[in-house]
Amino acid sequence: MAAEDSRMAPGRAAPAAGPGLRADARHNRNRILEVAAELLAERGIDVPMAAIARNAGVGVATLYRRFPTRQDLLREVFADGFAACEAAIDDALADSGPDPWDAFRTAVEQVCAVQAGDRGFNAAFVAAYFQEFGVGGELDRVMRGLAELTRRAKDAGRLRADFAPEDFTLLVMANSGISARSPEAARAASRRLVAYLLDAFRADRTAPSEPLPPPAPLDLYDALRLR
Amino acid sequence: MAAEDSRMAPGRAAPAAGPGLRADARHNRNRILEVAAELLAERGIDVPMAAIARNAGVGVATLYRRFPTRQDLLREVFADGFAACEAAIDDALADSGPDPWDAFRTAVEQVCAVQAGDRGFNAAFVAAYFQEFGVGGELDRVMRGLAELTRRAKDAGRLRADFAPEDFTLLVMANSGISARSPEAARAASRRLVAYLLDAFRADRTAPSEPLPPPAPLDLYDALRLR
DNA sequence: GGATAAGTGGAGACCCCCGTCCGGTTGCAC
DNA sequence: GTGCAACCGGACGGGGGTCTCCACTTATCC
Repeated sequence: MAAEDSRMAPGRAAPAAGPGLRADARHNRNRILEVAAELLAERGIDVPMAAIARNAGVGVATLYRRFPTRQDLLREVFADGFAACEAAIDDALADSGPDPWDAFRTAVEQVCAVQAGDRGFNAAFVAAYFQEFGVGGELDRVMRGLAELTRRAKDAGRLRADFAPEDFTLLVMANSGISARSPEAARAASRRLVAYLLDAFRADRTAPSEPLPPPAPLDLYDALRLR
Repeated sequence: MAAEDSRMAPGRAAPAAGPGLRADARHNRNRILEVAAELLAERGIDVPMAAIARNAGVGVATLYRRFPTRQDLLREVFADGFAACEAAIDDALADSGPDPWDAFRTAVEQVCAVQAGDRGFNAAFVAAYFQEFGVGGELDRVMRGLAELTRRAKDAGRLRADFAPEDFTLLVMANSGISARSPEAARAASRRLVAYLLDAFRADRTAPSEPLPPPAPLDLYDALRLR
């Protein structure tokens, strides 16, 4: 169920690419992608195909005609997120500022922000990590980029020496655990978590650290009426 | 679906408590709990009732006779985990050593270790946080204990001043994101994550920090063949 | 404006899961 | 050993998910 994902030849099972469609069909396709992105971001990766179809104002059959399998739809919807991550990495790699730590920090912050803002993409991102999603390539580039940024930051003595490549995995997974009722709360919580971790990753612990982003109410602490 | 969970009177829907059962029934009940704990820990909270029954060598009906609803089974299976968390907190609260930071750190480490070692309990723990699980009481005590430990550590100037109560939520959720193919890998990864975060929570950043637990191979980094 | 291929949506086949029903089985007291 | 209440497990109803089939509609080309 995860092996033969590499048949990319547009021969037969091609998901009916963008143009070449009739005007109404193209409109429906766009609407589906739009609605799917929204629902997946808010409700997570388990939102049913029927719900997407209903919200897009089309029948299930139309949905499946454009995207033969659920996986195809997800891949297309989440492509933007993966692209955003790649862009963040590329920017950081191109950053030729005096301090490699800045590039490292910014890249980590941006990737984690993309991940935290979208429940569905979050799941896809982690699944891709575990090779359970047909996107390997993009993630590979992201990870290689992070590895290079790591090297630079370490060489400059700004990243602690015992930082391991596996720690990116740790970061991604920890960040994936953040979710809240509202995407805004999740994003805020993720920002604070990432700030804490970046603070722990720094080599020069004596230097004052930047102020933390404020804690987001996680919709639950109040409920626990603890304070 | 979450309101009337307080009917605890053993009048009618009582889940047929321990003794008083026929010998074979009691044996089956224990076997079910044993198998359920194991499967839930390894495969996560979504393991089907039928799988538990099959592995326990009983029919589904027997399972449902002992535990009228899935929730009842989960509650009983995870009771141990919640108890372990409470015990860790109580120990830490009773610790009258010279440095409140030790108690704080140990409590956090132990609770996170319990959480990380069991995929099912992990989910239950987070769900309990969100009040989506009928166990509120235990968690409440845990959180109140952590709040007290926080106060002591802050008063002693060992915990950074901008540490917020919400940061426990952050910690729990971040830790919940850690999962790997094997429970051992997950536990190791969690240890390292918690060490990083505790390092970030400390007030005195100039003091040398303890060495990090070694990174666990997360069964995926190799696959990404990055190094 | 009419022919036609492309497009459409609802019904339903198939599968998996939770929880129940009921006829057969078995531990246990006597 | 025997009787019976307790116990057992497979079959089944209900619900929800993915994906397919097919009779009907509509954009588009001339």
